[in-house]
Amino acid sequence: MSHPVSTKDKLLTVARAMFWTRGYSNVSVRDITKAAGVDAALVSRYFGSKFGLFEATLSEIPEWEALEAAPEDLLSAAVASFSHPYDPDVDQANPFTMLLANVIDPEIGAHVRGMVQQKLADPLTERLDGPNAEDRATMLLAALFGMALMRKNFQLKSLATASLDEIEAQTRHLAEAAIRYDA
Amino acid sequence: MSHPVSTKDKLLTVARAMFWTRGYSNVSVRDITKAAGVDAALVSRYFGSKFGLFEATLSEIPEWEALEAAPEDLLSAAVASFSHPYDPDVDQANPFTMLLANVIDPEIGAHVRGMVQQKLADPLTERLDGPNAEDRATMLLAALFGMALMRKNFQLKSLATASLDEIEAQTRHLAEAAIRYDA
DNA sequence: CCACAAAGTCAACAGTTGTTGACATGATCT
DNA sequence: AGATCATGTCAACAACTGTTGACTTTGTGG
Repeated sequence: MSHPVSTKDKLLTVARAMFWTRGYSNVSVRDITKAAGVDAALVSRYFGSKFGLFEATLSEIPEWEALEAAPEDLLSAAVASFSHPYDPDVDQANPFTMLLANVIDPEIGAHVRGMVQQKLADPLTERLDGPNAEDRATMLLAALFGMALMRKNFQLKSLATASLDEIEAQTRHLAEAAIRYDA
Repeated sequence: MSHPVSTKDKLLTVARAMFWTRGYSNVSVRDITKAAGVDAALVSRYFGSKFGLFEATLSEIPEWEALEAAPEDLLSAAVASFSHPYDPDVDQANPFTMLLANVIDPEIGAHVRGMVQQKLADPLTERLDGPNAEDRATMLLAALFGMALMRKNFQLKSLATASLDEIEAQTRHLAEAAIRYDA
């Protein structure tokens, strides 16, 4: 490593990986600090609270820009997030898994729901334009999240062994059908 | 009420409603027993443990039969489960929400994953038959769960206000595209 | 009525949770 | 050197977790 990584960065990195895959309330402060090799009290010092640490992992998400772009880029970003089947040793953290893992959380579910609407559905509706833009945006997201869910969360056999090309073809097929929808 | 409901049944009813919507580890034994107006110790007595109580809520799911039926029935069952937008006062418990709320749970995620494969994907693959049956079954499930996710979990605007007919039309559109897939 | 078992109550347990405040250490600046 | 301040350590807190065992109450059969 070029520079000695600061404790704050260590916490952020580990917290992001754990919160985004296991879900906020399934990860304890001590889980994070133990994995980061750091004292548990430092979470409160640097981020105010456990919730503050979680918010910090959300403050800068470079992937959002890709997701706010044209539908075609959103598709690529989505498929890229499927690249690995679930493997606890690999960092699976990406916006899709983060949203899926935290919607039902009692403490931050509402927070996450707002992000989906504002960061994904609303921009996408504007891009799609035309009739039924909002409905088609929703259906497109349903297709992308649906495929992500089948592969990463439910870990269905057919997607576990499929190549990235096959997954992309299937996802694209579903996504295009969504966009094509005409009430 | 015709018959005085037994304590065991009270626990089962409340546990099903809470576990299936909030997720297993987001619900405590005391949450359930307080809502059921029952002592917390009775969970251990009647079901052995918290996990035993959860398993009991899974032991008899009449909805499975509908889900194992032909794709057309699966679609109906899926759409029926979207009938209400999220409302904490209404019992939202159904197999779709149960699976979505519990996949990422550290204690029972694996259990739930197996159910999706065996109770949904495998039977559906057999029904669909033909080429790419397994892929098409997965894509169909992605479409159904995706729409459920958008409405019940993410609570997107366009689905919150949509009529049941509109939701069904959109879901059907996506589902038919999934079945039509040809590698 | 009496004995026995089922049903329910209550307090307590050991473990984990997030968070705090007192303390020690180390570097920086005057 | 001495003061200052960021950084890290440690023990402890109150609240909550699932679960247990001892107890009382209720109901049933002989």
